Parts: sequence; structure tokens; C-alpha cells
Amino acid sequence: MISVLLVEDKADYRNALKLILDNTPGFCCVADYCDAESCMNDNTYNNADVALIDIQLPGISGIQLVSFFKEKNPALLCLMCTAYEDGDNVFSALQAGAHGYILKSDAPSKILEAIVEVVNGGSPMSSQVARKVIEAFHRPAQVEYSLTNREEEILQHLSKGLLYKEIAFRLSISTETVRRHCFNIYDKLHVNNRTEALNKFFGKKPHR
Amino acid sequence: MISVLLVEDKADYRNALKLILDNTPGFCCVADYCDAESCMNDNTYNNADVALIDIQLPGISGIQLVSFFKEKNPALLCLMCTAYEDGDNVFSALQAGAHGYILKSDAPSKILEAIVEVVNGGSPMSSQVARKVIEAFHRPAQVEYSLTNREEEILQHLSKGLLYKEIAFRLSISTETVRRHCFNIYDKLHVNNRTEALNKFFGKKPHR
DNA sequence: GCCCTTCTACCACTAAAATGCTATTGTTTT
DNA sequence: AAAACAATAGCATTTTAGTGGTAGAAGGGC
Repeated sequence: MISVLLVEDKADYRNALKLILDNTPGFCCVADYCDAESCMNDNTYNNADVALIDIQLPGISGIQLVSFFKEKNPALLCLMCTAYEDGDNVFSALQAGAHGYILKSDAPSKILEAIVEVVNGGSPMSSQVARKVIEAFHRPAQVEYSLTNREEEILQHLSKGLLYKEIAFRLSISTETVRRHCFNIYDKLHVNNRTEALNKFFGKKPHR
Repeated sequence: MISVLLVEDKADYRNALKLILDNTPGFCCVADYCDAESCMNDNTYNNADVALIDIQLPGISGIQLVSFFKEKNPALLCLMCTAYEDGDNVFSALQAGAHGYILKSDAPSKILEAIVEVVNGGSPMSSQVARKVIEAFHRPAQVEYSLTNREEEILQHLSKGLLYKEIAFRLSISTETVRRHCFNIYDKLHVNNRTEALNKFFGKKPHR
């Protein structure tokens, strides 16, 4: 028996889903809310397997609700529900911790299928959104900056936010040498400071 | 016309695919190889739109080939091909830069569909593999550090490696104010420098 | 009205980082 | 043996970052 939690502002759609869930063997609707706030103030989310959440909710968005669930009950599987396939929003939701999504235009049978899929360890989503996820996920091609082993080692320590003197102590070399290595690193990477070097070497887009 | 490159060691399967591609309007097979090495030594990969690559190749693996393509011709779309759905390998391939994958057991029509899908910006993959990708992609739960909007904005700029004065210029405020914001940020995050703040706020493990 | 937070700003001081130059030791390549 | 590179290290200088104190203007909440 899969317990589903509904958070959807449109009463018609919410009630329809509830009816379908409660009348399909193997499914049940443990609770339903018309907004995120009332759901957060309740604690039914601890008794559900899957949460079906509308992305566009009045007030606190569905994406924020996912973040909330992720903290309060990480085991809860979040399935997003959107009217139309809004790439960016769906993407943000997945990034926040959602496990898949369905379109409101999908047939009830497809929605039930998606719920089962999520429970079975899948992540139902369209191929287009999958691409966005994949791309954010790709490791940027190693552009081979030919740093020496020692330089990479230094960079590892730099990435932790350590001071030169702390790195020097850990590696049992002088602060001057650490300094020198850094300078050489920045030179090779064509950057001017620690943060740029880390972004470049570890291939990070600065930040979302 | 979609130009496809084949890298597949099983001659039967490779020839069959080639035949299908060359005899389907809108598709053509620009080259085919039985291993990664010979493909890397040629330069046909510059003339293809999509590369269909077997994951299990003798010698250099399909995953390594993807990394190679990513560096040499980042525009080439890599579609992996596997005999059975080996989660870890497929996952690694996607991480290395592949855009989707198909199963050898899929019908020819489905394979052609997947190729079109990739060209159209999609990422064909199973729901199970999508889940693995999604999970690797999830941001760790934000521990809510209650930074103000302005402080988060400053942090965004810090993450690019900008100097205080550069941030000040972009936000049209004084350097002193940027300085002050940073101090407040470090205070709230209980850290002592930029790198630590970035690691903590953006929830990153220092580095692999 | 008053309190509290946020954003703004200046000053002063210390610590650290970034940029130069030079130089020794060892290892590897040619 | 010479040349090239890697790692080490010292010194000097300038710039930037980090830590304090203080304080005014704008906005929300009580």
C-alpha cells in the first residue's frame, strides 16, 4: 500500500486525484492540502511514502516545500506536478530534492504509474528535463592544466580554506614554498586568486 | 540528415546498425569502428552529430572514449549502448559526458527514436538510471543559515573570485559595505575566510 | 512612538595573500 | 655533461582580506 500526500491548490484537480488514489487498490491518500504552509504545520508528511506536489503554489512554492521535506523527512519521495513542462522550475525542483515529476495533462493511469516508479527507485521525467539534469551533472572536460602532483596537493588544501601557514605545517615545508607553489598554480591556470583557481581547476560554474 | 558514428566491437550488431542507418531517410552512418583506438586515430568524429558507443569495448572503454570526444569535439552527442542495464557503468558514462543511452535489446525503431531525441536536446535514459543521476545531483539539505538576500547576493559574487572592489562596483555600493557584509556572513556561518564560507554555504565537500 | 533588522558607510589595524626576484638541491630527459 | 624541470626556501613590496568600533537611514513589527 503506497501512502500518498497531496499538495495542490486547485481544488478540482486535488479532489480528483484523491478520489482516484483512494479508489485504486494499493494506493491511499493520507492527507491533502491546498498550500504548503498548512502541510508544513501538520506532520502527516511523516506517514507518507510519496508526496505529490504542485510546483506553482500560492505563497511558499512547491520547490521550497521539497527543501522542507528533504530536511524533515528525507525518505519522503517527492513527485512534482506541473501544468506545463516548465524546464527551469522542474529543474530547480529536482535540484532541491524532488525525485521526478508528472504533467497534469497525463492520464490518471500514467500518474499512478509514475508513483509506482518512484517507489521502485525510478525517477520519472521527460527526456528534455533529463538533458538539463545531465548537463548540470557532467564533469567538465579535464582541460589538462599540467599541474605537478605537489601543486595539485596544494590545491586540495587550498580548497579547504586553509592558510598558507597551515598548509606549510601539514606538508612540513616552509610557508614561502607554499606561497611559491600557489603563485605557480595561478600562473598555469591564468587566474589571480584562490577562488578563481579552485573554480577553474575543479571545473565549477561559480554558483547557481 | 543526422550523421551517426558507430563504435561497437560486435560485428553483427555493428553491421546491422549501419545497414539500418544507411537505409533510413534522414540518417546516415559516417563511419564505424570495432574499437575506440582506431576511432580516436581517425578524425571522423568531427563530421558526426551523434556517436553510438558500446560501453564494453576491448581495450579503451566506451566511457573513456566519451571523455576523449568531450575534449576533442564537445558538440558531438554521445549515446551509449549496453547489452544489459548496468547501472554503474551507464552512470559513469553519463558523468563522463554521455547524453543518453539505449539498450541493445531495444527495437531498431526505438534506437532511431533515441537518436532523434538526443539531437532534439533530450536525454533518453531509463527511470532507474535517471534516479541515480538525480541523487548524485541533489544539493545537500540547506541547513538554513539565515543569510539575508543581500548577503546571499554578496556570496554569489564571492564565489566567482571577485575582489571586494569589483563586487562594490557591480552592486554600486562602497567597498567598505561589501567588507562589512562579508564579515557578517563569516560570522553567521562561523568561518574565517571566503573559501570556508563558500564550502559551507554551497554545501560542498572540499574536493574529491 | 520605539525597537529591531537590514543595508549602508567610514576609520583603523593586523593578518594574509599576491607578485616580484633570486637561488639551491635533486631528478629526469636529452 | 648539459639542459629542463620539480621542489624547496629566503626576502621585499604592494594589494587584498579579515577584525574591530561606530553610526545613520529605511523599513517592519509592537
